[in-house]
Amino acid sequence: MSADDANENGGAETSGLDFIRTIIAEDLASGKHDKVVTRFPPEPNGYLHVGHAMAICLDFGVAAENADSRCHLRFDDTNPATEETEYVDGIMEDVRWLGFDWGEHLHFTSDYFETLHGYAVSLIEQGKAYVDDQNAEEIRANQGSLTEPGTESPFRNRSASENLDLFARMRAGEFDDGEKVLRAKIDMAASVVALRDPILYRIQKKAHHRTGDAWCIYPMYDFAHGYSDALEGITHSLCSLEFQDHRPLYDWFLDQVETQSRPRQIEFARLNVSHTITSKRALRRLFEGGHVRDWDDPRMPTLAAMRRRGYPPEGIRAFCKAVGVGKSPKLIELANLEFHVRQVLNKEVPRRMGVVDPLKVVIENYPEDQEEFLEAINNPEDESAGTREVPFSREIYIEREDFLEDPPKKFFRLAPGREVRLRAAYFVTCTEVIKDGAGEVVELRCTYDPATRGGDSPDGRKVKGTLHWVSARHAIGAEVRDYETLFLEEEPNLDGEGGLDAALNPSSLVVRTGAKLEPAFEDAVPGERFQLERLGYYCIDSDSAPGALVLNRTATLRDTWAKVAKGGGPKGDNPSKPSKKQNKQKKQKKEDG
RNA sequence: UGGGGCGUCGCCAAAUGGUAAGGCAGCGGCCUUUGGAGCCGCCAUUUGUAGGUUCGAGUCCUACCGCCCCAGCCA
Repeated sequence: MSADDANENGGAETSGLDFIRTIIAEDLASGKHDKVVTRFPPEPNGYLHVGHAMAICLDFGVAAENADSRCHLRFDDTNPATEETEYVDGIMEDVRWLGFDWGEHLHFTSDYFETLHGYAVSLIEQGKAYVDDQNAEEIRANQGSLTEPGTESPFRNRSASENLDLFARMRAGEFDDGEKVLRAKIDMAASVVALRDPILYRIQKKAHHRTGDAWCIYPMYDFAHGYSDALEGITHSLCSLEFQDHRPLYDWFLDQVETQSRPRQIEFARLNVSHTITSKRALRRLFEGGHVRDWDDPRMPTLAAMRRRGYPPEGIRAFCKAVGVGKSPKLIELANLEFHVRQVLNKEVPRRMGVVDPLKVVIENYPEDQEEFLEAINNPEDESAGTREVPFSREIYIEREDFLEDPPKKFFRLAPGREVRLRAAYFVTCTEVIKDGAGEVVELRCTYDPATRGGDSPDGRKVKGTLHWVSARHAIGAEVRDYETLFLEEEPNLDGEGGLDAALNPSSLVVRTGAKLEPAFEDAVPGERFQLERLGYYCIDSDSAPGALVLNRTATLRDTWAKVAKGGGPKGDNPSKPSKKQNKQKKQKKEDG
């Protein structure tokens, strides 16, 4: 849809659009704007996470959807105490990886320091800002409370010339950190706390990652943000809900000086995903407490971690799109994110075989010195992915959990006397179980049916189970890292009983050092993604070294057997499985309660 | 007890006064050389609650209830 189309009916076609896109469509239709300019404004003091992904998709998405529009990447770098170039680089990499491009429009709030300073001077000249000598505690004490108004600073009514002089001396470095601040003169009795004479500038004698020692006074967010938006010609300044209270302030600043454009702030609910946390403080605790290995530990909710884990950016974008934009608080189930990740991976990623917990199988009627190459389909979802050759020989590995000596009813895998299919290979029948002194199964003996080469029986004999396998002689050893959620609860409480330790999932990382992979993995490089058939999607980790592959499990496959097995107890039957009718009754009961 | 926001299925979400879309999850079935994928079906007599207006209300009005955010010289 274009703005022109919308104009023809005198209004915008907004059905199905979220509230922000509706506002934008209307602004375009009414002629208030002829293009959309948005910005994504991260502070370079940490890594981007899932929550940011949704803001990025919104900011850049809305620009991409409209003609002549654009989205700026602006680093909101007004606090040298916490900001570093390392984060600037990381954030740029993450945004690019997610699939967005800011073109020429890479900006920094620090680029506007001189202009911003000019606006502050103008406020002082107008009598709308003053230098306050109170210290931090005094300012806090005079701020009032949520229900009581604040009290005015004794320095509130200094003359403009005195304020100008003081502010100049602040800039010149004559005062120490915290000795003086510049405040707006608004209303100490405002019910919106943000309006009670907010601080515009504070003294911080610290080097800034871009401006170095040029400044020792730095602007605060509220003062800097709207002006930066105006300076860049931002039309719609999208931010999260917690800034809603600040909107009157955003507008107030813009009202006080002449700017070349008038941006509008619109707030939306930030995105949260179950079983994870995204606060910078919590992320830092995980990292510094050694609970994760790094900022891009695949269990982290950071984009860097998701990249390392193997999440495709298209999947994350699809997820954000599906979740939508609104103002009601969102806590999205992880399953929803995983669905979109799997959906992309299923279509795009080549299949391979690998055994994560190997059990040796000897095929007794297969000649000792023989080997052959069997053709296997690379991706049943994508014919163009072609086929590959997989070596087969007398000794193979199968997954330990694919064999049970005393199988429950619906267990379609290997058991004594039972015949199964080896994927892309042959039917095999288990003839003997070999155990060690402790009674643990250490090896299986099988026979194969040469007539079933490729996996079909000429006599039409059916087999229920298909197992993945790897030829022992040809196998590549690897380390496989299986991940579960970092936290046990949907909404982890790091400060509850037992603290962080109690909130963490003890099996968030399971390392399998003895995995065996088919030789097609020979040339695999870090970042490459595969599906290990019947197990899940995996990505080659950056910890890999030549001859020492490390695989991250991106996501498991949907596993209906796991559900049956779990729900039905050790024998796999589930007599208490509720019928549809019972389900309905259950639901009814719930509603009544 | 100040101010700002939000309440439609387990989780998201559409519906703009005309008789509750869709996705995820779940459940049943079909199909299957991945217990994957795919396909089919089921899953809100009702929108936080109570009143009211209207021929008609998730949408309008009133009152109440619940949840989130705000008292950094952070953003």
